[in-house]
Amino acid sequence: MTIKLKSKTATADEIALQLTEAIHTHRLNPGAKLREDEICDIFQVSRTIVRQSLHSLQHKGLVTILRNKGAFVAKPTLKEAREVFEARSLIEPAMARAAALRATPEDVAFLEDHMKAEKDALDREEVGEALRLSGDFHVQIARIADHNLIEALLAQLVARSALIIALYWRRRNALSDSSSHLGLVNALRDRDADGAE
Amino acid sequence: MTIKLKSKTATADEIALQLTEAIHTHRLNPGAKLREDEICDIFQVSRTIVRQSLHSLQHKGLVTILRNKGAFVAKPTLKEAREVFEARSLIEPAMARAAALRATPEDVAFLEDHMKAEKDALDREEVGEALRLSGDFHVQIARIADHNLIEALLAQLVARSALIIALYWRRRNALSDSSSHLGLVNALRDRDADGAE
DNA sequence: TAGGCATACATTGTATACGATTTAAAACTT
DNA sequence: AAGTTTTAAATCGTATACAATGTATGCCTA
Repeated sequence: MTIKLKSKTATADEIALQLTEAIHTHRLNPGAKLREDEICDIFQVSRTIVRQSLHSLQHKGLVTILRNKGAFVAKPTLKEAREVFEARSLIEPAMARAAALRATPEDVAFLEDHMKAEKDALDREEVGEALRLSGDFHVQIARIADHNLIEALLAQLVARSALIIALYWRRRNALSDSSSHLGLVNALRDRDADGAE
Repeated sequence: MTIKLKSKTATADEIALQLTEAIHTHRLNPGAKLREDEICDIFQVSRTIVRQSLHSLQHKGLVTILRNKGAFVAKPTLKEAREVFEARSLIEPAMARAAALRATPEDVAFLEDHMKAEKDALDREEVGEALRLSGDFHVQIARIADHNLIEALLAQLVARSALIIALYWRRRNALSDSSSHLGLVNALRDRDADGAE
């Protein structure tokens, strides 16, 4: 039996992921134009695939497509930014509560590792990575709560939050909530639903 | 100046809308295959457009696409169904509260009309239409709360709920919550945030 | 020289063509 | 006749080609 090599050409999902990463790390800033041909050259695929990934990112709220104009990294308005964080503050406490009722010792250990990685990234001045981990923390809570739908939703909101921070927060103290993460992990260990929430 | 006629060929969004409607009215049942060529013939467009709409519906959770197999009307599992309703029960009370603080007399009148239309549809035995209106009611609450993000999210969840009802609820008493709608409208009129929630 | 028009270029939108995979059917073997 | 392999049809995935739209440049006019 011959070994099937992974196709050398990138898939739409892979491209979307790379673009997402570039947005997270601010290598692509809000409002930046995403020309199709350019992305085609970079990933060596046809425009068909590139368009798929751009549409996918549009659905996720990271990209805005203007008909006959092109795709741009989304530039959330202040109102949209508020809505994102309001939605998160609506959902995350409930997920914390649900997670507290289900968290296994392995889950708690995982979160502790996660927080450590976040702290390390911060110590190494890797702000982008620290920010990513900080956001991912809440997604992991939803995963522990075993709520796939909200997990996916939170992943979207967290991704958008990164965009919003890039736009409106020029200061570095975006990671000031590490202590609240710690408190949450402790509450999860103790199965303290109210405390988690 | 010549009058620009609306192009005769349907757009991807229009097709997605029609398919959504067909799913809502159970003309397309969960698990039904959506062959691309067939939809091309119906709407007289190329596969390019049809694929766009199918991918769009996939993102909204109404369609499942299996690589090299095709697109199918989504068939939510029991767990997914629970998650949809849990998410709604998490979001809708908060929206009701927010709406209560902002509802104008016009909004209240609009909702009363909306409820009347729902009741009329029910009287005429148009179960599908009544169901659609009943779901749309909650979307309208989010609109009144002036929360675009959650409005879009609820629209998705409501659409999926219709699918779930088609799958798991064979009985007709799905519309039993009309009295709770009435109570909510009254609370909105009185600016009673706690009551609305 | 500023403004407006016309032309040429760049970019996106849609349709078609080709290749890959799956599905169904037919022929073969035991 | 049941099961298996072979062959053909149907369907999907991707690339390419063409059309429509938007953008920029240069020219003309006032």
